[in-house]
Amino acid sequence: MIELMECVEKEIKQILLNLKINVDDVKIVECNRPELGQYQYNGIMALAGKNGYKPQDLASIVCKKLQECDIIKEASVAGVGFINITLKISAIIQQVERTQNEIDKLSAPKNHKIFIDYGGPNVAKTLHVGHLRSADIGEGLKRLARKLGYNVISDVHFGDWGRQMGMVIAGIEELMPELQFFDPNFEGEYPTESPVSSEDLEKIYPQANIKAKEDEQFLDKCRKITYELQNGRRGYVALWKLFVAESMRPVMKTYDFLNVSFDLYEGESTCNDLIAPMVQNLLNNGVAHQSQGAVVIDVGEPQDKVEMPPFIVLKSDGAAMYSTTDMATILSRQNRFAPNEYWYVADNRQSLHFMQLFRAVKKANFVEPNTTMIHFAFGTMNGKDGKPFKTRDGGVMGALTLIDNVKSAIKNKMSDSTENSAEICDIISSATLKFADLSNNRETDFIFDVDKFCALEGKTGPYILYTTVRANSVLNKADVDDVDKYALIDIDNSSYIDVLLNIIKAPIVLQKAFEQKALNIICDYLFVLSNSFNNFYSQNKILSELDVGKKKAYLKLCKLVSKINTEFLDILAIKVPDKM
RNA sequence: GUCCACGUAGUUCAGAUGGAUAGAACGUCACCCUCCUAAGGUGAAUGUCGGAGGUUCGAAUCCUCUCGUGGACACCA
Repeated sequence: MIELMECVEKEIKQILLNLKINVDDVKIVECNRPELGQYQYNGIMALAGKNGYKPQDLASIVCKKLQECDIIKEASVAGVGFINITLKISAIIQQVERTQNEIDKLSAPKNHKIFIDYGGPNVAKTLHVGHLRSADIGEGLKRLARKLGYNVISDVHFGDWGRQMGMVIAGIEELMPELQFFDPNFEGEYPTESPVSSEDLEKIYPQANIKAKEDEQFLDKCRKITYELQNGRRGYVALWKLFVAESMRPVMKTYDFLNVSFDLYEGESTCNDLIAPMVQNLLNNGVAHQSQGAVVIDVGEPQDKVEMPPFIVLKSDGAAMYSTTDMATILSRQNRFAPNEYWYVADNRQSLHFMQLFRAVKKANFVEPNTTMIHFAFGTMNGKDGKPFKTRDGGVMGALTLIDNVKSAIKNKMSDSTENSAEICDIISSATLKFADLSNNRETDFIFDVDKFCALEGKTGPYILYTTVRANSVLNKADVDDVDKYALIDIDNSSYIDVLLNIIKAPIVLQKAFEQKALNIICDYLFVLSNSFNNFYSQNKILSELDVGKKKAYLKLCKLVSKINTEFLDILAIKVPDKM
């Protein structure tokens, strides 16, 4: 991947082969003891015994040979046979100059289509902190895949169908039974304004939900309304359209703040027309069958350790549920896009559902057998008690509340005199939240700590932005327009070399992040690179440097760091402000 | 009950394919702005990697057992 490292690896391999030692894969890694070298090779210990050498002896033979290589400044043996390698500065500089080329090579267009489904906001429910994860991770994965040349299509997949819609309609009817939407005999034009606001909806739905749990009759009514809505009852459809649109307004505002956008803004309802024929087909060709009044597909496989419950295509009351719409949605996507891969970003409690869904659509031949289907599960955000995060008054914390918390923390820190301060405050707030969310990207649950999400110092979004803005500020003050042509030169300056060594890692980071679908790898890298730059910055004067060659090299360094930071932040959907 | 995931400084988290003295950040303490953005830099202290065995030159990482936490287990999403 990185030509410079490959050169060293080839060199080591050749030396070993000359000693009649067979080895398939030589890998050098960053040295974990920087005072001893920049890179290390750990393979000697395993090879020595098999080939009749003492590890230290073999290591020193290899080192002696490596010493002759023209890109290596020093190679030495340490401990039981570790080889530590320090490269010549000139070789590092050459590699920095190849780096953009290597990134371009990685980004070459690939004839490979990926469909990604993330966000998943629900109508009539306010976005909570968990929705931020799906949005941030999904958006990041989408951009990462695009950066690497994949053709990616994204869909927000609104939760706008299913029983909750029946509940909302029933809830509205409780409050305003006189509305024309509920009159089955009404034949005129329905109003075009939603009778309820998004704030109303956020109250109506939970109330209806509670009532349905206590009142069997009301629950039946919700079921009936859901069924009638799905079968096109005029008044319900008209009302549903209005409150769905109303409900989406605050959601879109939040996505806008997070710099998240989609190619398709479809919902569970989009595929409604496909459901009836789909179910009929599944029954006709024997993929699905009736069971306890419902239509199901058996998705168990012989290797399952436990019996897998059947996949429900249609509930016993005939209504569609999320599994129905998910399946029909794939049919629709397949007809229009036929992607090579399907990605779903949803929390890990839905793992079983997706496993069933993937098996069901393959069994039904909706997708090719070799279509990759992945559920990117993420952990839930828990409170300090290890249980799903609640606010002090017991509710789930809304995304907007969290956003407001961050904004006010930033505002306090900013000087009032800054121009466009509101806009800059938004950019920094968004970066703060997103970086905090993405830097612990493991699929495990994690403790949600408001203070940590609002932190402005240390390994945070503002730190990376600050570094970038700082480098840009130096470049602006230097007031030159051909920095790209400036040459890096051989300067014996450890903070300068550290930055260069970090720059050449960029392509490897992209590749590794994509392979593992792990955005925290990008966050880590941004922090390490920024940290090395800040160290360099504090130890060297750039603008007042008298040696012209050095000054140009330092300016070039600023430019490179700024460029990588900006590009990698863009993968995370984080913008860089002009100043802060 | 069955299956899955996880357990790493006071706290929140990194540690893919086994490597040297287990890393950051926050918090604590001590330094650094007449000078390019101090939202910054440097240094110090802090750990039986949940526990017990095993595999090997070498284990936070692989295997077995055990304790603890969270989640899922057909008509909610």
